[in-house]
Amino acid sequence: MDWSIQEIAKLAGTTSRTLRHYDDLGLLPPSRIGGNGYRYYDRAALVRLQRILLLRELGLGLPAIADVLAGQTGEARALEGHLGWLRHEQDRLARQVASVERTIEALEGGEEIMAKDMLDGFDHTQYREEVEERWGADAFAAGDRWWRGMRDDERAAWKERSAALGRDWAAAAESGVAPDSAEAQALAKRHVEWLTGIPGTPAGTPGGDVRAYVLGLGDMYVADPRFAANYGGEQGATFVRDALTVFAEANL
Amino acid sequence: MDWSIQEIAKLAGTTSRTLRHYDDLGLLPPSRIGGNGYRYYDRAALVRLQRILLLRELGLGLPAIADVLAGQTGEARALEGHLGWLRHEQDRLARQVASVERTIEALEGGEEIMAKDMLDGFDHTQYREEVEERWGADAFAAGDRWWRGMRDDERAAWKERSAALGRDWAAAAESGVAPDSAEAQALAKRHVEWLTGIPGTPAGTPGGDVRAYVLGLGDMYVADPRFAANYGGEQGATFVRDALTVFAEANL
DNA sequence: GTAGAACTTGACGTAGCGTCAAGGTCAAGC
DNA sequence: GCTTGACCTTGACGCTACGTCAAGTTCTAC
Repeated sequence: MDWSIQEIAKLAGTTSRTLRHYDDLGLLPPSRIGGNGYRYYDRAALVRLQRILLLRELGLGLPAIADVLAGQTGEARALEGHLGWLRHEQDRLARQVASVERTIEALEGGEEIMAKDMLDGFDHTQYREEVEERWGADAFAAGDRWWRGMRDDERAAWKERSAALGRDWAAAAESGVAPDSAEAQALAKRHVEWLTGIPGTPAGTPGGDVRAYVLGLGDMYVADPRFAANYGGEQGATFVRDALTVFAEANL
Repeated sequence: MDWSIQEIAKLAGTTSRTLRHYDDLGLLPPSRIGGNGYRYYDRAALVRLQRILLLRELGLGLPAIADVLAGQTGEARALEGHLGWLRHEQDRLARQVASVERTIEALEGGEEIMAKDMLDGFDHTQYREEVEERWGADAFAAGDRWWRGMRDDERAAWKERSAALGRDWAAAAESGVAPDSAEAQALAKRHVEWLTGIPGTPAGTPGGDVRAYVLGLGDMYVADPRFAANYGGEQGATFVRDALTVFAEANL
């Protein structure tokens, strides 16, 4: 007593294409092949198919299912391994959801409000995209809360400090000193200390990877004209990057 | 001022292969192509690339990213649409995790305990695989708790009721009446009422899809010899299925 | 005998690149 | 001017689990 490929597909709730696929993989050969080439399946094949479909619904890949059916791997072991992967996926998804949510929030609510704060030279909100691109919407949100939480005079002081740093960098770059000179390295030290004052960045977060952050920043200064403008243009930014690189490799 | 494909790949933290891929897709054409065919990228391209990589990290597909960059779709709108899909994925994963967990539990703990209950003709625990395959480990666990929670006399009564149903079905099948006859339909009604007594099944769960469940059961009776044996073999099972199908379509 | 349903194998498409393969180009050193 | 090695190019296959034609053969029913 056996069934045609369509019949068994309906019985098991799948398609004939799937059955041919499983045959191609050697996962479920037909119990009999007619002289006309037709595939026929018996009850044993149906039971096997149902196990396959069960495991597949649980998310196992076909090779893993093949191992289980071949007795190579215990069903429970295979499922536990799979469970680990599922949990990783859950974590990844949860992080991604949070990230997307924060990004939407920043896009919808934050942008106009922040735009009002954009004054002259330095305004960190100008760089939302860059910050999020490199260190996540988290970092931006933290930095933004910090910025908006300041009093006006505090903000002004911070801006002046930032602008002074930029001016000093530009001057040093123009003076022709080397990026590894004592003067440039002193500026680099000041720069890193300045960064440490910004919450949400690795430099402003205990345990953050300051070294990688600083190295990344250098590249960003060079790559983006809006940053570069703060340091005397592309040449200035290149100088800053080189000096930061030397500093980071020596001290971080 | 521009960069070679390797240089910009390093700056943005990706690979040259990816950049060629984006070029092929028209997502990020190089800003300049040398006479030798080499691709060169400027700062505008770098900024565009960084937006692409940001959106990609958030999980958007490349076509969706292309829409956003082309101004076809607002960034926030695209991300909100994406968020919906992410949440669906989360739900799906959560269900799958729960399902896998229950299956492992049943595999590890339950099996031997249940085996002791297997007596003569009908024992639902005999059908763990089938039950789980079709209605999930949930259903089996609920059914198993119910079964094990009964007193011995209750279990015996249930078995007798089940056996009587099986005998009556077999007799009806052998008598030659039609599946849509009043006699067969009365049996079908009894059968569905009997099913309603089993918690964990759709029939035993308020709001469950009884109709689909009953139709699926019919096929299973025919497909599986262990079930079929309860109803007078394959012919009996076929009769049961046909009668149940008629009943379900008319009354459920 | 013939139409229509069911079956066969073969092959492309899917998402986003990784990874050879085969060959041209460039900068540096001899 | 030649070699070496690094970097560049355009194909094209591979991966997951099939869906979806396409073209041809076989079965079933009238």
